[in-house]
Amino acid sequence: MGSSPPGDQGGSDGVRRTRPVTITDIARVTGVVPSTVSRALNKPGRVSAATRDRIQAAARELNYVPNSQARALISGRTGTIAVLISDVTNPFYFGLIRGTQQRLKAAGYAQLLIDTEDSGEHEAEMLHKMRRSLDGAILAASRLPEGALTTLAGEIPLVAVNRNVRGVQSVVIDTPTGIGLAVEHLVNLGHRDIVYVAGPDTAWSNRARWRSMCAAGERYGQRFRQVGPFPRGRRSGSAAADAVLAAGATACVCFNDLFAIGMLPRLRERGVRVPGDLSVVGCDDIFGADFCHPPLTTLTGPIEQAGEVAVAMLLARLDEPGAEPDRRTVILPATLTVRESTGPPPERLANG
Amino acid sequence: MGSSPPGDQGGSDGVRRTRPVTITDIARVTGVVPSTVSRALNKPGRVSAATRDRIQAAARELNYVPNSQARALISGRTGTIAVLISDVTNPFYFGLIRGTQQRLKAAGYAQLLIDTEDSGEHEAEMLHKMRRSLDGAILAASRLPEGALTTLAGEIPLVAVNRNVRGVQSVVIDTPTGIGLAVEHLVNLGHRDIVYVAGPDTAWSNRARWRSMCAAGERYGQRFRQVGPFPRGRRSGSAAADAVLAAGATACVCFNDLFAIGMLPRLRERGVRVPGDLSVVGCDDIFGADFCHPPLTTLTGPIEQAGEVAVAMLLARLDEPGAEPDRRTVILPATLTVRESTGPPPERLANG
DNA sequence: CGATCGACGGCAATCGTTTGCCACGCTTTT
DNA sequence: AAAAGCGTGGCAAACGATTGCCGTCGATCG
Repeated sequence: MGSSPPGDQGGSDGVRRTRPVTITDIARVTGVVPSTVSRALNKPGRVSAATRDRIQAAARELNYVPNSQARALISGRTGTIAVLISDVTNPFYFGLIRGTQQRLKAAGYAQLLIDTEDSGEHEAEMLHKMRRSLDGAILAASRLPEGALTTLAGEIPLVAVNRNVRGVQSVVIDTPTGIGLAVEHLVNLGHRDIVYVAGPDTAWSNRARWRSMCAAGERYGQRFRQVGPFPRGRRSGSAAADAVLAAGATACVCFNDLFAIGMLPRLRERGVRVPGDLSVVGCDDIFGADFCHPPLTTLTGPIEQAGEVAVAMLLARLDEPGAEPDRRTVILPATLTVRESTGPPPERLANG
Repeated sequence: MGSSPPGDQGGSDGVRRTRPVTITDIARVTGVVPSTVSRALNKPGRVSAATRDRIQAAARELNYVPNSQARALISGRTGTIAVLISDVTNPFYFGLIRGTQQRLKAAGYAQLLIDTEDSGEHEAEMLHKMRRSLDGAILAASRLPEGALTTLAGEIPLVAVNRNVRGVQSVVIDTPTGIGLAVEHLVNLGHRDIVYVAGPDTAWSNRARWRSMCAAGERYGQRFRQVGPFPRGRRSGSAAADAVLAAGATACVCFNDLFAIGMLPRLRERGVRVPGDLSVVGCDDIFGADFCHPPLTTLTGPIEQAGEVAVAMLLARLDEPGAEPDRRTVILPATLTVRESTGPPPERLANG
């Protein structure tokens, strides 16, 4: 173990909770006053080398851990950052959480993970209630209306991910441009009739992706249609598949990989070959997109990096409260990863 | 929004942080003393109906949110439960987190997610440092030695998941028995030469699964071999696949689905058909096990329920601190889910 | 040799909330 | 009519750490 064999003075029984060591205990042992202990531990230059060493030794000896509640009461800083996601079970957040976790831990912060269950009200309520216990929050996929978001940003330092709103710092992965790439890819393959499989219309990224798809359509002189919106989650895949087939398209671009992956079994069930009869493009390149059947052509973004950047932005603001929050939005590029779910449309196959 | 339009007194500028409302503010407004406010809000029977209503109205009016730090300082209870997992990017934890999250939120607790990065030292250190900020912790896949775990359980209420250790409450999914089922399934298909693909030997469940596999072997008069151990993560799949092929087995049981899924592309690359040439069994039935190619035969456990039960056990203990911690271990059954990665061994195919 | 300064450590207030105790006034009991 | 009881609200002490201020001491400077 080495680092910290905890709890020496517990004694006989493991169950009885031992009263934690406070600076007062250390003060008593070393014969100084609590404030001196505080200084010896936090601003070592403020006390003489001798007492400092004596106190630090005692602190180590007694296995002292500062009470962050008490500290927070004065300083107002809790050392906790919340990360709000709309659904823990969406693998999209894996990378993000990993990125935030890593950076937060490195900076000595704790990460409070909150599942908002896709509800804006829930989100606002949680954030408002916990604002005293938080130094800041990272909003991944916020469902909040702009106004509420701006207001909240006045209460507590905020960084939004994949959501662009005036007055709130944010980092977005440029999937809209990526969508353009995907459409180009499909058009080059010969597709003309492409539909967008829409996600919940509360999702900012859904609207952004659809807009981008329309724009891409105009570039190629096409008016793309949309099916849905469908509720989040893989289960929507069946309905989405049926809708796409009903629309008679030769290709579809999905709001996210979860939809795309969910469509595949239903398509197989109905005897539709992918990509032979229908090309499918996903979005986000989540865990599973590379090993589903067929592996998914999708938009890959540096999601872990997005988490890291979001934390970095937030912490930078916390560390110098004087500086005005730079309202700059960091945009990270998304690339098209072509796998095996896209190919020429059936007509061209018949012709060729 | 309805529920809580926050921050009224902020005024002109959204950036300036508004000083939060305290009970003292409410006291001043309503003409009582802070302690009365506290009572009006927490033990409504203790004050007269008139003042209670007046105070509660004022609290609502001012949008009061209690400072949990200050409250924790006295009561010692922080309303936060930590959930420790060894790797956020392992989909195995999805269900667990979802289960804990759900139950914790319902009980008004916040969930602090901690990634221990598979390190026991890290785990102990985090837990020890944060013990003052936590009401309890749920250890999913603890890497701690028994002794440290028992000691820690004396410092802070603990519930372990998938780890059975004396003196610590726990809920385990009975994958060992499930392994027996898997072996039976393979033996019935005609397999005799089955290897176990081992995970990190720091993982308690890895050892439990291997023991169970040995026991199953004895029942069928076989001595199964083991390959590995391999480091956690899907990337180990290639090496695992090579090792299994080198061992010349006709079937393998993997420590977890991540290994199994990771093996598949490598096997395909080497021209090994699954299940034609090699049957593969996974464990845990994670996200992706049903849509990889071929879909995985694996052990399915009620992991979300495990999370719920773990929280329930923990909260039950917190609510009645008098009651001795019942050291009972809850065991949840795992079942074998047969998909398409298992079939008869190649010899038998040749004979048939 | 007396004035000035810096180093060091103690004192006490502070953060926001909870809670044991007391006081006051009214009702009920003997 | 005096005593006991109860309902209600105030007072003040906690909880643990931080921090501005002050006093003391020894060293340095003019």
